[in-house]
Amino acid sequence: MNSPCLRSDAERNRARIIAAARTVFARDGLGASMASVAREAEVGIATLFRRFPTKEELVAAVFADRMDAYARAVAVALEDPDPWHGLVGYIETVCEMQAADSGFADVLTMTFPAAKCLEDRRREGYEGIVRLIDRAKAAGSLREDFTPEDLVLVYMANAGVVNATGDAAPDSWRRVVALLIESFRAPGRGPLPDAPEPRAIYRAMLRAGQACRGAQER
Amino acid sequence: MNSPCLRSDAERNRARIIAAARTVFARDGLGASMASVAREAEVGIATLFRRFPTKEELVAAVFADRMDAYARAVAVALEDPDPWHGLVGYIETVCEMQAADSGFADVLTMTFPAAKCLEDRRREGYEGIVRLIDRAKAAGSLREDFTPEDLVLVYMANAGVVNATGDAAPDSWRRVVALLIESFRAPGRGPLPDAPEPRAIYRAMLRAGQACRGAQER
DNA sequence: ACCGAAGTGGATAAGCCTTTCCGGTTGGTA
DNA sequence: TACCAACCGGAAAGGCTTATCCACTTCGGT
Repeated sequence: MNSPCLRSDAERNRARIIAAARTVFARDGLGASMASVAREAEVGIATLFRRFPTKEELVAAVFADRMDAYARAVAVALEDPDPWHGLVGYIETVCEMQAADSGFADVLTMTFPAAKCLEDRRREGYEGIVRLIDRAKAAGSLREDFTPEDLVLVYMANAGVVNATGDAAPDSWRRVVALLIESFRAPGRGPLPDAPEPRAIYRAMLRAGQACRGAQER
Repeated sequence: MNSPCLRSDAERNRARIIAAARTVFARDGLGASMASVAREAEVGIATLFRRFPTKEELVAAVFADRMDAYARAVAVALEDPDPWHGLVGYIETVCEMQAADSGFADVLTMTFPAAKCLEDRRREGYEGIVRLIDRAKAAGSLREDFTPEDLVLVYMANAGVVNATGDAAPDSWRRVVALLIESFRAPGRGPLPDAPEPRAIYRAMLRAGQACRGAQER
């Protein structure tokens, strides 16, 4: 993955940049400017762009491991002997990741055009979710009308809460997520409005990403 | 409210601007540029800024009646003989307003620095909410640990869903809101994480507004 | 019909943003 | 030590944004 033949100073700067970007994106979200990342890394702006020719590539490099963790979280949840406990833990884990890292929340809900590799991880996570949900339904813990798209909606809702409350009320998301989880438990108390179609949700996220590209980039 | 002595053409342009801004802000949120509003109104950019010296003033003028409707919705809900039915209707009304108008969602969750008069309406709404909640609790329909801040969190969550799904899955919000409402019903199924303090939520929203003034939004 | 105040719109300022260019500096090999 | 490709950082290009300036036009009272 890493370029094999970087000069030692270049390799050091590359690491500084990644670390700085991790800090800045976590704090300010993907809306943070490249200049602010360079400043945090104590590196010239050109150095940053030589190593990562576009902001998108920097984002991909920074969030590769976060998206790995995201994909792994499903596997962990699937190993839980209690399907309901596994599902709840999974939701809380992902939402906590969103709360702890604004940039990750942006990547997950595609507020920013995501690179291919991150995209793959997200789909991987989605496929795990499907199994997680089936398992919980089979155990009778999860309401029958629950769909994988509902989980995506939870991420979007949580992103809204995390964004709006910031670090002035940093644990607010836990309450909203807890309320939502309560409502997922079988049996449902009544019929729900239709779930969005998977295609529609995916298209919506794509569109948001593109719109953002148009607005922020060039 | 309106300036009393505007020349007829100026008055006409003012109306065109307001109408255009309503359309554009509803579609694109408050992140839409002043230039795009001027274009939609078929008016020069200078004309727009002469009538509304800052974007904030335009927003205030455009959303005055939406915020009136928002404040009125509480009154309507309080007149409902069934407290629970009134509360649910209120939540659905406000969330539908968010879904129908991105700009309104931004104003409500203060993604944008709000003008004084809109601010007043929002506080007015908040005070009504408090009574609405007390009434529903007294009737035994609403869980005892529910707080007014929970309703604010609902708006934030809903804004996240509406923002992310856009018009590719325009009814997704109904499902999330329905799930949340289910979880509000008394008795709660278990203890919840602490609600955020009113002050904290308010400060969080203010901070978000200031940050947005500095940055861009959407 | 005239005339001044009021109104108009395009050019422009000033400030962000991402990305590129270029002259000076340095790592590491011979 | 001496060399040069690789690397560096700041300046600048070109794109957005909000907001202002100024030469020209139009309304509306006389």
